[in-house]
Amino acid sequence: MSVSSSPYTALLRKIESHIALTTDERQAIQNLPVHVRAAKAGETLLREGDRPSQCCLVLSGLVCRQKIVGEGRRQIMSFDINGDVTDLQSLHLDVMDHDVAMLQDGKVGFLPHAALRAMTERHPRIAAALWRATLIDATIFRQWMVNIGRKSAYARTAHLICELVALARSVGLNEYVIEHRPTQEELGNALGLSIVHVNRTMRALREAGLVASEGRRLVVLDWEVLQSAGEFDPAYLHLKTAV
Amino acid sequence: MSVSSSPYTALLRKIESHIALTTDERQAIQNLPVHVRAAKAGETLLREGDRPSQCCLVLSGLVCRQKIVGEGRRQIMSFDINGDVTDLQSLHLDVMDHDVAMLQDGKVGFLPHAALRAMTERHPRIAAALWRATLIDATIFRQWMVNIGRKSAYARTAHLICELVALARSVGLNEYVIEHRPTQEELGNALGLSIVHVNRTMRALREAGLVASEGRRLVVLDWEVLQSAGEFDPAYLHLKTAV
DNA sequence: CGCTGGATTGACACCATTCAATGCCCGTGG
DNA sequence: CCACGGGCATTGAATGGTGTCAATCCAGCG
Repeated sequence: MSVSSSPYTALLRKIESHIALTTDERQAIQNLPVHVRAAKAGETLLREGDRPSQCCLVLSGLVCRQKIVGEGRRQIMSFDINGDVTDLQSLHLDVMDHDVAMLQDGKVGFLPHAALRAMTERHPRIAAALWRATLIDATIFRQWMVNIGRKSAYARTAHLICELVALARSVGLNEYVIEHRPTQEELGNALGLSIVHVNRTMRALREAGLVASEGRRLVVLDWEVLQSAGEFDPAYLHLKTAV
Repeated sequence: MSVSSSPYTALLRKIESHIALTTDERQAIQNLPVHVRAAKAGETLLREGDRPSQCCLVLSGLVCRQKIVGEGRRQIMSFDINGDVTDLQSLHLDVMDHDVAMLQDGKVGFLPHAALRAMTERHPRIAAALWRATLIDATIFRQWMVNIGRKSAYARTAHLICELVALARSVGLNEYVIEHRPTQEELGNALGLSIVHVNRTMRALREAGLVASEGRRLVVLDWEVLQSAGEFDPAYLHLKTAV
């Protein structure tokens, strides 16, 4: 439950969820320079068009990747939590195609591209693990496309809740709970729904006895039924541990 | 225009669109074992849950990645053409999270994972180029999420047409034309729309003078207006050449 | 205590789906 | 040469899921 004080703990756990590391490799990661700072909700860390020279590691709080489109509309493409590197892609793609923004206060660490590149060249297994992490990102994007394109508001909301719970559990939480859920507006911007309809849908989920709301805590009451309502199968997350 | 006879030509062009290759590296790619075969429209090359031991390179025809969801509904997540490796991800993710299917007759080449892995270990620059290719895949998935989640049927159809034209042009076609377009049903399954509404939307695009249809050929009549209708900015494709 | 961000609700409009037919092109077989 | 069938495109009508607009409510907080 407690968030680790060292930025390396989060990063190591993330990478070790992909491969087992040798002592040498662990050391290489812990030798990475990292600049940690606090960031407040609403802050935009990276903007579409930027050419970052470092990668952004989430240490606490809630971060999202999003695109702004037209008149204030936006699409959120991922929620990133403790241990996620939000823009690993910037290591190989110079220009950002989307924003990275803080949704809730937290801490982020910045890892210089130069140091990361040097490490990946000397440690191809770590490079492969990072590559794998970006591939899992892509599987999640694909899943979201399916949800947004082909499922009802009810099903896709249920699916997103399942995903957030599964990911939170995979980094250490034990309960079927989302401790600091996104706002309904943020959920809408992730699900391709209006805020009003997210509200209606959440109410339906509550009335069906699948979830309960306690302020910013969202509690899953019936994990099995919620999964089937969202047609959720965690295989696409490629987690080592069962959900 | 003419499709190359050698499977290596397509693959080399693809990789060389990311990095300049040394003679040594070119040779390594041309030494890859590849098994070419014809595949007919409707054939499913890979299925969700499969554990492939080779990657699939498109040589001709039209291929898609898709997920089946619930009662016969499906979401197409990409259209793949000459030179695309549809499942590069399977090099690092053992289980397929989606299907790969032929939409139009063509040829595909299969590259064994073992040979690819051996090559990437000895040629880290090629590994980086392939990694980059998967990252661009992800940028396209993100863009599709925005389209499906936040744009009108008209705008997202226009956007998809722009993307298909831009990609076809990037691999050698000169005109603003899609030679073998997907069917309207396939477009619908990619856009998150019903076939009927795709039809109405295509009519609207025709009546607005943006495109014209000649059987399976789709001709863009007004590239500028089509782009603005779809809010299309090719930056996310990370093409070296301008559209 | 008033302010602010978020949640909630109702009424209404509309975009897109569904259902159902029809049309068109083209390859195949009699 | 024509009839037939299949796949795809097209169109109309009715339905409905979701968006929009507009209030109101609520809790936390300075």
